[in-house]
Amino acid sequence: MEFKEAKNKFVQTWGALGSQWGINKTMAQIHALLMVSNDAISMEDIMEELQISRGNASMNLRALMDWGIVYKEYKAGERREYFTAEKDLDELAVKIAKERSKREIKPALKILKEVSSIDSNNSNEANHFINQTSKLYDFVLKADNMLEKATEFKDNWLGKLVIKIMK
Amino acid sequence: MEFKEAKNKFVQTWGALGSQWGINKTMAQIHALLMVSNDAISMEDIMEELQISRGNASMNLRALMDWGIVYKEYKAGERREYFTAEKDLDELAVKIAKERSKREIKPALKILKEVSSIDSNNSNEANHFINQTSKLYDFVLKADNMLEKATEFKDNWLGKLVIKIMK
DNA sequence: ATAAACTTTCATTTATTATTGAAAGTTTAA
DNA sequence: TTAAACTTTCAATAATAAATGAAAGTTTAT
Repeated sequence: MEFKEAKNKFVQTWGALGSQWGINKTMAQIHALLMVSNDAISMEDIMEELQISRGNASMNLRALMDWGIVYKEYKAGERREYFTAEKDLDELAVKIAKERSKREIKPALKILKEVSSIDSNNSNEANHFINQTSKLYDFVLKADNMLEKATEFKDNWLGKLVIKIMK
Repeated sequence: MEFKEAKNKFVQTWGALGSQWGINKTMAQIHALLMVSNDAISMEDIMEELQISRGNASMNLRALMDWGIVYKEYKAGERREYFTAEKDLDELAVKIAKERSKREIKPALKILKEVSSIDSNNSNEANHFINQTSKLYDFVLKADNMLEKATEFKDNWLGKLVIKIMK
C-alpha cells in the first residue's frame, strides 16, 4: 500500500467510526485529514480532497472549532484561512469527553434526577421505577465524574502506576 | 409529575441518548422500557406501549439479545415469549463496552495498524502520516484495553481505592 | 467608498437509516 | 398432519439527517 491509498483508507475509516459515535461522517473525515497533515490546509484543499461542497466544509469546520479540536491559522500576507487539528491525543480525548459530557450526559442526568423524584404513592410499579432510575442516576453521575477526573488523574504518580498495572 | 408521565419521559430520553451513540432509537427505547419494568413483558405489550410495528419490535429485541442485555423468558403454560433487561448496571456497562469494542474498535485498530505500516520512501508527508497513525494506534489500543480491564479492576482493593479517590 | 477575495447561511435536494406490514416461517397442541 | 398462535424476514415506504450551491455576509487592500 502506498501513501495516498493509506491516507484515503484512514480518512474513510475514521469517518465511518465517527458516524457510529454520533459524529457526522464529514466532520470526522475533515478531522482525520487534518490529523495526518503535516501543515495547515485551506478550506479549498479540504473540499478538493474530500470532494465536498463549500457549505459542507464550512459548517463542519465550524463544528470542529466549536468542539475545540480544530484551529484556524493565518498565514502572513494571505487572506485565506488555514486549519490544523489538535494532534495531542490526550488533549483530544479530554476535549471530546468534556464536550460530550456537556451536550449529552449532563442533560440526561437532569432528566434522570427529575423522573426519579416522583412520588411513588405506594405503587409497586412506581417504586421499582424510582429505584431503577435512581441507580441509573448514580451510575451515570459516577461515570461522568470519572471522565472529568481522568485528566488530573493521568498526571499524578498513583494514576501513572495504575495505568501501568492496567497495561 | 406522576408515574406514567415520568416513565414516558425516561423512555423518550433514553431513546434520544441512544441515537446520539449510534444505537437506534427504538432499540434504546425498548431497553429503557424493560429496565424500569418490574416484570417481564411481551412483544405485544412493547408494541402497544411504544406504538411500533411487530417487525420493528421483533428486530430490535433480537438486536438487544445479540448484545446480551435483554433476555427471553418463558412463562409456564404460555406460548408467548416475555422479555427482561439486564438490570445490573455494572454488568450492563461491561456488556456494552465489550460489544462496541468487538464491533467498532477492533476493526478500526486493524486498519490503523495497516495504514501505519506503509513504507515512507523518505517522504516528509508520509513520515508524518506514519507517526501520527502509529500514535493513534497505541492510544486506541490502550483505551480499548482499559475498558476490558475495567471489570476485574473494579473488584480489587486498589481499584476500589482509586475509584474512591476519584470521587 | 468600492471591489476583490474570501466565508457563512439556509432553503432545497439528496442520501442514509429506520419502520412498516404482509407473507413466510416456526412451534406446540390436539 | 393440521391448525392455531405466535415470531421473523425483507421489499417497499417513510422519516431523518446530511450535503449542495447560490445568495448574503465579511474582511481587507486600494
